[in-house]
Amino acid sequence: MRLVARGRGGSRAELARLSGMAPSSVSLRVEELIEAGLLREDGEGASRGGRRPRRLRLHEEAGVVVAADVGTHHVRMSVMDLAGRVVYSHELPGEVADGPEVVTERLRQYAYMTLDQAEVKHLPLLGLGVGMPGPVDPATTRIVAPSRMPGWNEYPVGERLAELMDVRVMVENDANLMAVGEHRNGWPGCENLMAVKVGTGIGCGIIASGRLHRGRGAAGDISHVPVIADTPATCSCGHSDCLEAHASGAALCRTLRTRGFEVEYSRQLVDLVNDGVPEVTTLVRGAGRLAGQVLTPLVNFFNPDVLVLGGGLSAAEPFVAAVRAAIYERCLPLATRGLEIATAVTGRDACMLGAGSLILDEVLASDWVDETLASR
Amino acid sequence: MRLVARGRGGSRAELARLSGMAPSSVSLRVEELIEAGLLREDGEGASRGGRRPRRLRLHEEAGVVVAADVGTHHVRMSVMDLAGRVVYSHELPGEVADGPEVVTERLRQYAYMTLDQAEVKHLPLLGLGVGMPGPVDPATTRIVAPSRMPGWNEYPVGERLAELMDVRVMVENDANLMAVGEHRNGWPGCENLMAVKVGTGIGCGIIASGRLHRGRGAAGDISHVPVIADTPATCSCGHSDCLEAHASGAALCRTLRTRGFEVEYSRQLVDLVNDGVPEVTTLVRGAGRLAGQVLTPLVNFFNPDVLVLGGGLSAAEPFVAAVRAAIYERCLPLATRGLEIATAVTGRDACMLGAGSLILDEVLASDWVDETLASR
DNA sequence: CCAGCTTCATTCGAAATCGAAGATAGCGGC
DNA sequence: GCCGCTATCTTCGATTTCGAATGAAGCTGG
Repeated sequence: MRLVARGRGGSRAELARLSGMAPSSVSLRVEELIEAGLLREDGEGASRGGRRPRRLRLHEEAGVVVAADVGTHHVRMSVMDLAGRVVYSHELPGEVADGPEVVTERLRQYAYMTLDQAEVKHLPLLGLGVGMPGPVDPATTRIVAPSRMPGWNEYPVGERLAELMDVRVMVENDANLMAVGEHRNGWPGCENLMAVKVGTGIGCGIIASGRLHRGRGAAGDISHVPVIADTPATCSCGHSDCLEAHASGAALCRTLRTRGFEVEYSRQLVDLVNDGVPEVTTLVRGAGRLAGQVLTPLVNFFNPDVLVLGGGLSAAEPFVAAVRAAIYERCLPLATRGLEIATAVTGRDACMLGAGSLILDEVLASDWVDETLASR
Repeated sequence: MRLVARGRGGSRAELARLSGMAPSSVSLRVEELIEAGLLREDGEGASRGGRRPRRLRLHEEAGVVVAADVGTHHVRMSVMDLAGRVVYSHELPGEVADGPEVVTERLRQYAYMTLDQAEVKHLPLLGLGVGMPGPVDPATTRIVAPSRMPGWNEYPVGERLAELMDVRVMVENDANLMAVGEHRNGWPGCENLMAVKVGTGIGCGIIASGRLHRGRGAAGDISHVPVIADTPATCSCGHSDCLEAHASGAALCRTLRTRGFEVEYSRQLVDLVNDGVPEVTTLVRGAGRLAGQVLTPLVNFFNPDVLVLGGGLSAAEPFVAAVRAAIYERCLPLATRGLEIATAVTGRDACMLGAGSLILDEVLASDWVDETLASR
């Protein structure tokens, strides 16, 4: 099931190769799963010189999951089928600063609303995946020590939502989800990937050996690395000259407001850059240079196949160019040889798609599969 | 076999738990392996409230491997049994700068000499694991772009040794091996570990999710990260103010020689520190501070359970103290919470033990096991 | 000292898995 | 259009693995 879900096992023969099981055993299992309504055949694939494979896919009527990306000022939400295909998706308003009680209740309402609009009320809801703009302890699904989320510390988002909606819930940091989303949807076969999200805040998700690297739960924090900047700035963490205090969307907006611009959101920054306002472009390019300065040692150290740039600021071409330049200038040839530096293939959907992928993994590894098999 | 070799499966019941197989199946397999002379029973373990487990271990007469740690100025070599226990070990002279032809031939002679002295000539030699002080392409077992190993670029060490000695050969970078050695021998159960080796050069090995992280082959390079230092220094890589140009044993020795000290090796540096020579102590402490400065963002990013300090300079207490101080001062609480910073548990043997572990993994995963089983 | 509990290891019939051979099906060259 | 090649999928007997029950051995506490 997992292999088919990840799009890696498209036929019985391929499943046999990937799983290491005998073709005969795979056929038997697949037969069972088809009878239980979990898998279905989906026409024939291209021949590789012999008989054409009979493509397999997860049955889209078997159930759905809801994936949500909670941003600082909005919520992006979608319904996905078991294969991770987006059935319906939209963006809704909502400030994360409204606090945990309000936001969890809002998520519940949004979820049912989204299911309604997706016209899948007759299918079982198997799980909910949520991305949050702050550190999440994967063990407890609690938010820990968030910098831009007052009132959220130690709040058990996952448990609350599971109670409210009576479904399996997965909660994860948004940068981590972006990494997962890009890895699954944009870079098949890539083993090691870094995804840097520069929006209101700055975060980084890490895929090591094809799996999300969480470390002790806080991995990927790059926002409080000291940078060499022209002007001093104090960060919310108490230290001075953190990357986040200089190069985040929030920091840039703050700077521009002192100069008389009316900017509130990162998106407005990008608009100003696209309008060709020189002062803003210079500022954004500077932010990119600082981000590159921080990323250089990390790229040398981690030596990824792909570096994905996402989040609001990645839509500004000067920002991306400055990051690229900084990395190619100072990284070792051995580290940049074959390194891809790209903006998010799935754009603003990356986090949401990642949330869907992870909750689908959980659902497909859960008892639900066995129970469904047994009940038919 | 692998589980027993790693010391994780000490009894049939434990193997069943760890492997997920049924106890009965495990018993059958173990019986076979014992009959083939690969495993043996080793008395009884401590009771956990019920019947005492019958301890299992790899049969020490089944074969041996040779593990070598090629340093800049010496070679450390040992004979290990299948369980990774060191049967015999010693340090021999030899400059890596003598070039690849000389060194490979020397390694061959040393290996046979070591086997002789270990008195295991009657046991089959199953593999040779070699650590080199430079980057190794794991796919081809070639040295790539080494900085302190003139003449070694693209030299196929592994292939040459395999030809010369007609055994399976594994070649890996020394810092990577240190990480493996410490992980297997000092930190059981630890998932994520960084091992920093500061000797003549500077390197870092990474264990992610319990496995050696190689990235695209060059992961763990921290030596060419720019640092903020008092005096300028140009590195062999062409950039200025690399960590290696300021804090490596070679760099410190160079500085001290300009000040009239007669120092050639890192070991002499440590002697001077232990003798309480203030000028040297200050220099070494400064090197530690710079290393800490570079490691701080990496610890935030990777968020390991353990940071191991090894290599010659780690024997100097002021160096270690300075690294610790720098990391605790500037790292996020979330990253240092529960972080262990320790000097190598296995000391100067770490790389050699890691080389043994990796070649043993290869041997135990190879056809040799099946062939031995079939032939009895 | 013995009953009750726990853990470790083996036995043996039931069930799952394998693997070799065969059936199915398309490609490509002559 | 036919034959050989390749690849996919299925069939079916042989083998492996499972799992529940059983035996083995030791701890605990009255």
